[in-house]
Amino acid sequence: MDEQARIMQALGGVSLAGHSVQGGMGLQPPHGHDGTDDGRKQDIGDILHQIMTITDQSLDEAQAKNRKHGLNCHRMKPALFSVLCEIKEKTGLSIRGSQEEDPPDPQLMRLDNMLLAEGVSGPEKGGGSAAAAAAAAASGGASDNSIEHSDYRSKLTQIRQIYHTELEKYEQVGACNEFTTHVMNLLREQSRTRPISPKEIERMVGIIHRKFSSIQMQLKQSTCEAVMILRSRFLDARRKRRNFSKQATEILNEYFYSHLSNPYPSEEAKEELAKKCSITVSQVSNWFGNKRIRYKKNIGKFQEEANLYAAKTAVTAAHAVAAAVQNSQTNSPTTPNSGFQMKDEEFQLDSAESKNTLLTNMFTGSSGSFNLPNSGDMFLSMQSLNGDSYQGAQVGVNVQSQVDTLRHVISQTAGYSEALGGNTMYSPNGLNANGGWHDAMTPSSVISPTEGPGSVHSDTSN
DNA sequence: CGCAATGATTGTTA
DNA sequence: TAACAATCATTGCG
Repeated sequence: MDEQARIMQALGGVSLAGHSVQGGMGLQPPHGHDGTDDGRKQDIGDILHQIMTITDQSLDEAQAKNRKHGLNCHRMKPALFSVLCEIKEKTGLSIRGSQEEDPPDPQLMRLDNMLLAEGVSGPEKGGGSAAAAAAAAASGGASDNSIEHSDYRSKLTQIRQIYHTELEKYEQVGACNEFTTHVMNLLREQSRTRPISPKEIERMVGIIHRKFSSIQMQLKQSTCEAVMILRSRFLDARRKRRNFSKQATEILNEYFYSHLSNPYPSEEAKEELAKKCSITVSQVSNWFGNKRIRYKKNIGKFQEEANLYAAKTAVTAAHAVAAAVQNSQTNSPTTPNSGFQMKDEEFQLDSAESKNTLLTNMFTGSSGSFNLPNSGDMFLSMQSLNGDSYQGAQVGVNVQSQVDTLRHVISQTAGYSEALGGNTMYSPNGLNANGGWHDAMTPSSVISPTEGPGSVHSDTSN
């Protein structure tokens, strides 16, 4: 087989190249014998050469030309051709009729829509990236993680470019038309020698177009797949988890610990928190879900944090109260320990970090029991020890704890240091023995931790 | 690099 | 259907 192919190729080479010796040599044995043999071989090569020349050229150009000419000039030719065409048409139609219909193709439409939505097939640059950003935002991705977005966009642009360059090849202006005209020319050429009706040419063009559009569809499909993979890789929030900003965590924690008895923010509260933290509502829900479960699992671990945030809210509240007091009663100038004077610049929420730790130390320092891995029961019993100030603590414990903190802060500010018992415990007062929170006792409609402290609880601390 | 923290997802439950 | 519980996957720190 191999040998034969080589021979054929060699012969072809002879015919095409005219007088290539290669062909002759190809038939020779690998190693020539003697001079006498050589002459004979040469003759054979010549003969072969002549034969090939005759078949390929002489016959084609002379003989065939004559015949063709004869046929073309035959008076019956047009009639014969038309009849043949008609027959062909009929059989062709019956054969191809089934696959003739050209549906709108919902698949293609879907792909187009998808590509448009992903910003791949849309208008250039601006629109594309905007659409990509929109798609990214719509996919549930948190928000403005510019780094991964730019990464995503650059990858998307790559896909986009490949898609467009590929598409251009097959688009109307490109190879499709070129190929079509080529085929049409070929067919027209052939129509002189064999019966080809214009309709048939038309149909052929249709077939070509369909082929090209199917290629286009494949291109679109694979582009869609690429985009999908890209999206799943880059926009899967789980893969690209980002920690919330410190501020956001602060806000969430403040809410959590100031509503510790019932840490279930309402829908509105969630929305508000989401807005404040510039995260989504579902992220807020996630956060609270995680927080609740993790807090409950290991209360001891969170105790310090609880104290810190309780103190923080207390500071905030105290600030508000102090401001109110200062505004209403301009007397009572400087209290003995003016280090905790409620000055605006000193108790600015964010810059109060050192103050907060100070307060925390104040609270935690006096009793090491804060860091005990206590259970909810423990806290409840401790709470009961406090006596009257927690009597009937059925009302929103969150508010109460806050007020309580506030009271302590104020009393300390005023120089009273008697109240540092276990009652500054910022414990899951609402946590029942089962480890679950009580039923919502306070409507968690309050969003900011600076809820009016004075209006809630009236007790007699001093 | 190991590990704890943490945001998200998934499956279950009331 | 929201909350819970378990788990995954990533981040960030020592």
